[in-house]
Amino acid sequence: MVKNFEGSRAKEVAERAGVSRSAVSRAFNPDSYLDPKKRARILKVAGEIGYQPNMAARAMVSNRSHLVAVLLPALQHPWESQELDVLIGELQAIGFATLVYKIPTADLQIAQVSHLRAYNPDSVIVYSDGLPTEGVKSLFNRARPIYPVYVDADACDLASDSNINQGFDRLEIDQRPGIRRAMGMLAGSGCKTMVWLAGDDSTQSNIDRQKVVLGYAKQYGLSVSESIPGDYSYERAREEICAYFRAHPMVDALVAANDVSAFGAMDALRHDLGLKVPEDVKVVGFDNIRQSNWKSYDLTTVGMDIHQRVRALVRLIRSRLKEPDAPDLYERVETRLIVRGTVI
Amino acid sequence: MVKNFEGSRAKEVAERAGVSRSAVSRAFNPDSYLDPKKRARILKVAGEIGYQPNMAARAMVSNRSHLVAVLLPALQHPWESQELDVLIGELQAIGFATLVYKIPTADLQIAQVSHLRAYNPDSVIVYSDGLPTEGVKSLFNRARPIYPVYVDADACDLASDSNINQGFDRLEIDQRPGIRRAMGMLAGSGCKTMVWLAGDDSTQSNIDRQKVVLGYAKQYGLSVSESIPGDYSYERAREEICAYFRAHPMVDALVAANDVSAFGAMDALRHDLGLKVPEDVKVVGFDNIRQSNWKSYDLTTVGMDIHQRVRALVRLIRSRLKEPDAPDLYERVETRLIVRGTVI
DNA sequence: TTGTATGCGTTATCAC
DNA sequence: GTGATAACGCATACAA
Repeated sequence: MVKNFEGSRAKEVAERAGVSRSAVSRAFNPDSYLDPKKRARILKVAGEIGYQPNMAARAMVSNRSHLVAVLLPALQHPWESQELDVLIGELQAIGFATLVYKIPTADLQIAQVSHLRAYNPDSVIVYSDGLPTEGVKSLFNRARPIYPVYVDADACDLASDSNINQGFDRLEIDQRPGIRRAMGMLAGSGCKTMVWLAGDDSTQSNIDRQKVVLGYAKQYGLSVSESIPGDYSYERAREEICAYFRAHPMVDALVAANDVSAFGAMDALRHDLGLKVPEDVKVVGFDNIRQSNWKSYDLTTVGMDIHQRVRALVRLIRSRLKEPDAPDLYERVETRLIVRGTVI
Repeated sequence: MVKNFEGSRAKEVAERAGVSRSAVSRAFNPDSYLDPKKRARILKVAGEIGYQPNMAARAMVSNRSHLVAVLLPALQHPWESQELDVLIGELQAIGFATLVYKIPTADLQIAQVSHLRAYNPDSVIVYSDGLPTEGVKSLFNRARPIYPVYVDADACDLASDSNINQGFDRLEIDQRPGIRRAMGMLAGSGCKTMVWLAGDDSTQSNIDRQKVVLGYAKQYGLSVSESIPGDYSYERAREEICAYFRAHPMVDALVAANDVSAFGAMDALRHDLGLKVPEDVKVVGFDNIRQSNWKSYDLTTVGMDIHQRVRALVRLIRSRLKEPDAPDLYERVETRLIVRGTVI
């Protein structure tokens, strides 16, 4: 048989502590009955010889892997990595390990990541946008995926809507407060003509942001001609803005689908086109990544409280594990406007 | 007994394909003997009913978890997240899942992450700096940790040195080529007085970078007075540079321990102190993160080929798994200078 | 409250 | 090349 690996000594703890192996097991499961003094002794012995219950064995018998999978389009994007940073910290604090998978938005090859299924995670958070729902579900045995989704109606509408019981739990993001304030601010500082720099148009997040932005822009009397295509990247934003502003010099407000493309736009305006931000053109982004606070950009942006988001996600995970058969769960968070130097 | 979870159907595949369960197992292990036609039939059936061998069971008996753990000080740092992005992609392409743990540099509470041990990863990459070696080792049963380390001597020196057989494998980074070129370039463009903006001084990477930078600076005739304290962060860099340059206006070259603090320094110089970069002060950073290419910074920096690094790490992982008892392994990569607009 | 016995799903061993 | 069978380390139902 395969040689025992050095770290597995369930019965060694039992022998040293003078108890049965089941007592050792119980010592590590807070819900089990065990004499507190005996538990303390066992844990002490375990600590001394560095014993930890093997997670694979534990997962097999209890059907709990203590693994949370996170599906991201790309880890190097500042927003994703900044949320993941907080999320991983919270999860490991409550005893979960995080399995990170990179699944580029547009071209998920389910087969390429099918082994994710083999790890049987307790929960999954899907940041990758534009993935086929059924494809994602086929990646998991028990875990019900959690999706961040944008909503632009009230909670009561949703609850009575087709949105319930789609087979996944949701972190619902109400974008309206932040966007409304942004549009109001642009209009209030005298902007007349606004343009929307889009994100990847295969993503729902781009569609939803655009819809709400254009709606409030109209409401505040901003003239919006057309949308500039983009893909959330700095490089594409810079190129597109160069081309667009050479043809449309009268635009005096720009709203970008994320902060990174707002930076690309600002660099195009300032360094390629010789325009001043915010004097000539005011700029608003989305996400409130840390870089938005860097003085060279100092970007006004629509963002969320990342800790609030993560706490909501963790609540969703724990609730779902407690009640695997409950109907779709959801938590709601709101955006707000973080005012910095790009709208005066 | 615990209810079987829906996705575990080892024998179901066997029955449908008309073979034994051993055959199913062999079908999924390329090294096992099995009639190719039979294997194909089994894999086809498995695909149809969405069967994947359960990793927990597999790990228990084969002592291979197909898990790679990565220990990072913080995920939101651009450099870490950009390398992790590539690393995760490569690992999942060869059938490994990545377990990401956040372990802040200075204050590892081993107890807080001791459950990492329970997952029994096949390999571990330690980016967190300044962690006690013994503490890290105690987190793993079989895996031998891989550390990125800086070297400033030749390979032959190292091999005969005490560096061998310390119980961990190494990605050795020779910083000299990039740093030498950077110092040569600063001296060549007429700089006289250079200053070093340090990173977190509890980290080995800061100590090593500083040593090599100051060595080459001296060699190229640059006058280096003292070091400015820092912690790799934008905010601290900006503060410290403001204070320092108000007291030392004659400095005409600045080398920062990483790109992010170089950005903080540049913003201090330009926006707080009214100096011009590169006309008044030339700036060099470390890491070559994507943000260094953003036009507002356009930073000259000492970096590495991230794909080359990741390939080397993957080679280390695979070699170690093939020969668990081999002496310390190492791979070597070099830095180079990426010249952009901050040194003319 | 505690110990004993069983089974989780897979791979490795050993006969065939 | 193939199938039966014994582990792997643990949690739990059940008996005590």
